[in-house]
Amino acid sequence: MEEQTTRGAKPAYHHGDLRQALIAAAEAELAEKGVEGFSLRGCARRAGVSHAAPAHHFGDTAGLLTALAADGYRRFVIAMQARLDEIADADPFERLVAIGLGYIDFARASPSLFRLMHSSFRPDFQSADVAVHARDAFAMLVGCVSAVRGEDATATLEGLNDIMAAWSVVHGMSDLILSGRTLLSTMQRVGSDENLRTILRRTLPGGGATR
Amino acid sequence: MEEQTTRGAKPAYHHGDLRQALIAAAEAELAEKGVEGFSLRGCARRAGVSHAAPAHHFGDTAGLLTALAADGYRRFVIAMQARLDEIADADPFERLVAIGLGYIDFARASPSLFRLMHSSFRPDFQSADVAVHARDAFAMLVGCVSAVRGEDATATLEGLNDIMAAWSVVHGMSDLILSGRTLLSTMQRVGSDENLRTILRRTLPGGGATR
DNA sequence: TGTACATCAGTGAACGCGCGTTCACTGATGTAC
DNA sequence: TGTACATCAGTGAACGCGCGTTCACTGATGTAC
Repeated sequence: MEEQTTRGAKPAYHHGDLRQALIAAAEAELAEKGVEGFSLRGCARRAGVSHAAPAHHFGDTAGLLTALAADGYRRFVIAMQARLDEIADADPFERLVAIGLGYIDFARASPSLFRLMHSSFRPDFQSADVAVHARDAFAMLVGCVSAVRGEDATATLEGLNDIMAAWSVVHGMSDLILSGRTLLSTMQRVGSDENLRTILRRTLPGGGATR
Repeated sequence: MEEQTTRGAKPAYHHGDLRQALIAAAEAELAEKGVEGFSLRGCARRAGVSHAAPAHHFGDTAGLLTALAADGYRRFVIAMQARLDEIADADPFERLVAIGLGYIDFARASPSLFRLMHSSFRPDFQSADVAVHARDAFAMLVGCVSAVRGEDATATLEGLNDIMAAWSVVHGMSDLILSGRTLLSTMQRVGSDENLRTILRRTLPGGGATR
């Protein structure tokens, strides 16, 4: 309220940066209401603007959700990269384990965003913004599996199967943790970071008794 | 239209069996609109009754979705059992593979129901109807993993980890197949029934190079 | 077997609500001269 | 530097719609006597 003439980078024209503010609002809205209860008016309310304002930037609900999903994929890649940066270790298999942990990190940190990205059909996944980051994420997986195998994993059926297996394990783990139904309540210790690493080491292709 | 006085088992009172008809309508509604667009009025329309009729049987939307989820879990167990019955083989590991394939069968046959059961918070999962069948499903998993290990899998951390690993692989595979995003489009052969079996044999705990 | 009554499944009109969308507008920012 | 104009982000009233819920009702089924 004090600083009307901010000396900051942002030019502070009409709103400041409504586009970004609306994406943040949409994430909060999604977290609170779920995809089921998500509404454009709710996002506008949250961002403190009139309900007709979002249309200016995103057209409609699908447009806003698409922008949000794109941002999600961007951060998804960052989460996996963060786990990679953490290990000096260049062992290919450990790198595969690392991105798996990053995948789970992201799901835990942004559950509703994760669900939007993987289980909704409202965002437009063909949009360039989404596709570019989604491709990056997929490329990390393929790269790590390829390194473990010592060949381009997409070139052979066995390689593709390793990709599918690795992705399934990590994705399934994330999704089960988020839904938190039957099991996890009675076995919290299973969900600890260190134990998840143990499971991944035993289960991801190229690990376990195979090594 | 012909047979007014059916000689069938069902007494055909006011509607016949509206409760069951509404559950079937709800499944169709869910398949077409998704959880996001699901409405009680839509179900009533589909079942050919007035929009206030469902309240009589289910109270509200959550009630109907709960009944639907309960029916889903019942059929989920049946799908896994069907794969078990298919193999004369009593090899514990092959039985674990079999219920995994049944799990995927169900997801593929009833995608929106699968999503309702695993990724929604609208049904009441504490309800006895749901809980009893969900417990059955979980018991099948625990039973198969225990048989592979030759001990009660819930008794040790390693056993719990095997449960988590097995569940994650199969669940992740199902969910990835349903969302059908990036990968599967370019590698359909990966999704064939026979190939999924190959992946499971390599990935489930107690299989692959471990054996 | 027959009559009287209670129960309860399903109807249809009415309500208030939040939604997305449209549209004429306001007023600040950016640009041309 | 100063004036005139175009652009465009955001406003707020208005609309029609489908939703869930309520409520007095109808009429068939089931039960008591």
